[in-house]
Amino acid sequence: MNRAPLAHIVDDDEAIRDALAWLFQTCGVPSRAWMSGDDFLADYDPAMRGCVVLDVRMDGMSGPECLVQLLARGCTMPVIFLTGHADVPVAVSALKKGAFDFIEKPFNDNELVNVVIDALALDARRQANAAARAGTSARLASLSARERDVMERILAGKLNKVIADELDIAVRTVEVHRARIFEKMGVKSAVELAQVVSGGG
Amino acid sequence: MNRAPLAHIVDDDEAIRDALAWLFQTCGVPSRAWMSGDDFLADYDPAMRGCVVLDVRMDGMSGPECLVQLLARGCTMPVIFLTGHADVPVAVSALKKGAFDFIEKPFNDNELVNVVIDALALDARRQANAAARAGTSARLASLSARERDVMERILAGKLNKVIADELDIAVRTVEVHRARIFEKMGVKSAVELAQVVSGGG
DNA sequence: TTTAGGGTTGCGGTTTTCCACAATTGGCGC
DNA sequence: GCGCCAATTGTGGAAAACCGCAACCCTAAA
Repeated sequence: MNRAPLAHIVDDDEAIRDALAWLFQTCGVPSRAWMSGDDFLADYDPAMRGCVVLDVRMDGMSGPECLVQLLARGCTMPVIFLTGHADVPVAVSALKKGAFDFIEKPFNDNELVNVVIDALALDARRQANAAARAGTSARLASLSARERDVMERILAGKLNKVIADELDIAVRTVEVHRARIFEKMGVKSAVELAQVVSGGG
Repeated sequence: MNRAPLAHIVDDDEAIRDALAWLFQTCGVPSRAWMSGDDFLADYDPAMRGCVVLDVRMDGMSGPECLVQLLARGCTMPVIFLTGHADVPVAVSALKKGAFDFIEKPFNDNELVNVVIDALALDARRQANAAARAGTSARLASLSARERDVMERILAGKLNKVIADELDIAVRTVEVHRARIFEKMGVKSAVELAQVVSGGG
C-alpha cells in the first residue's frame, strides 16, 4: 500500500538509515528506507504520500540530483535534506527548488522529528487540496467540447442570447448545455460555477 | 519619490556599498545605499518599491534581524542576502522566512545583477497584483452594511426571493441593493462579481 | 442495421431578473 | 428644523432564464 503517509529515508549509510528509522519509529512516524537515490526513484510512485528525508552527499546520485528527478516526475512530497558538510550554494539551490528544509549534521533528534512532522502535515494539507482540485478537473473533463464552449462564455458573464449568437446556435440549445454543465459540475448556479473553477481548479 | 523601483543596498562596508552602487548603475539599475539596518529601517516606507540587497554580518543589526523587522512592517520587496561566511543555518532560515536569494561572496557580478533584475521583476508583478487587490478592497469597503449582507448571499448563489426571505425585506429591495452592488463593484453580472471577489481579493 | 450519445431546435409556460417611476422612513450633521 | 443619505417598498412591464416534452440529424460502436 503506497498510500499511507511515510517518511521516506534515502541515505547510503546503513547506520544512519537505521538510526533515522528507529528515531521515527519511537516518535510514531512510519518510515521506509532506501540506500540510494536510484533505488528510491526506481520505487517512486506518484501515489506515495508523506515526506522525503534525503542525504545530500551519497554514492551515485546526489541528494540534489534526486530532488530534480523527483520534481521532474511531479513529486509533491516535502523534501528534507540532511548534510554533513557546510555548503551554502547547495542549500540555497535546494530551497529555491522547493525543498522543505535543509538540516546540518549533527542535528538535534527532536528538531528533525518536528520538521518531519511539519512536513507530513504540509503534505496532508496539499493532498486534501489536490483531491478537491482533482474532483473539479474530473468534472471539467466530463464536459463535451460544446459544453466547454458554452461554459467559457458563461464564465465571461455573457447572456444566453449572446452566447447563442456567438456560437450561431439557438438560445434553447444554450439553455440545454447550460443545464447540463451545472449538472455535471455539481453546482446550482453560474455563481457557484465561477467559484469552483476559479477557486478550486 | 519613494515609488520608483530601486535596489536598496544595506551594508556597513563603504567599499562594498560603492562597488554595488557602481555595478548596478552600469547595468541600468537605480540604487540607493544605507550603512546599517537601523538606518534603512528608519527610512523604510511601505511605498518603497524594488528589492533589498542586504549584508548578513554587519555592525549593529544583522541582516537576518533586519529581514525580520522588514517582514514585521509588511515589506513585500524581495530581499537578497550577501554573505562572506559559509553559514548554512542562517541561509536556510533566511530563505524559509521568504528571502529571495542568498549569495556567497565573492560573487560573480553578472550573476548578482541577474538576481537583482529577477527580484525587481518579481516585485513589479507583486505590485501589479497588489494594486488590483487594493482596488477590489476599496470597492468592497464602499458598500453599505446592508449591501454586504446581500452580496454575501448573492455569492452563495441564492435567488433574490430567498435573500429577501432571509433578510426579511421585499424582493424589490434586494433588486435595488443588487444593482447598486454591481455598480459599485464595477461588474455587470453576478458571475463577474464572484470572480473579482474570489479571484482578486 | 440497430443502438447510443451528442448536438440541435421548437413550443409553451413559469419563474426571475432588471428597470423606470414614485414614495416613505429614520438617522445625522448643519 | 432642513437637507442628505441609506434603506425600504410598490407598481407595472420588458427581457431573460429555466423547464418539460417532443423531435431531428449525425457519428460511432455493437
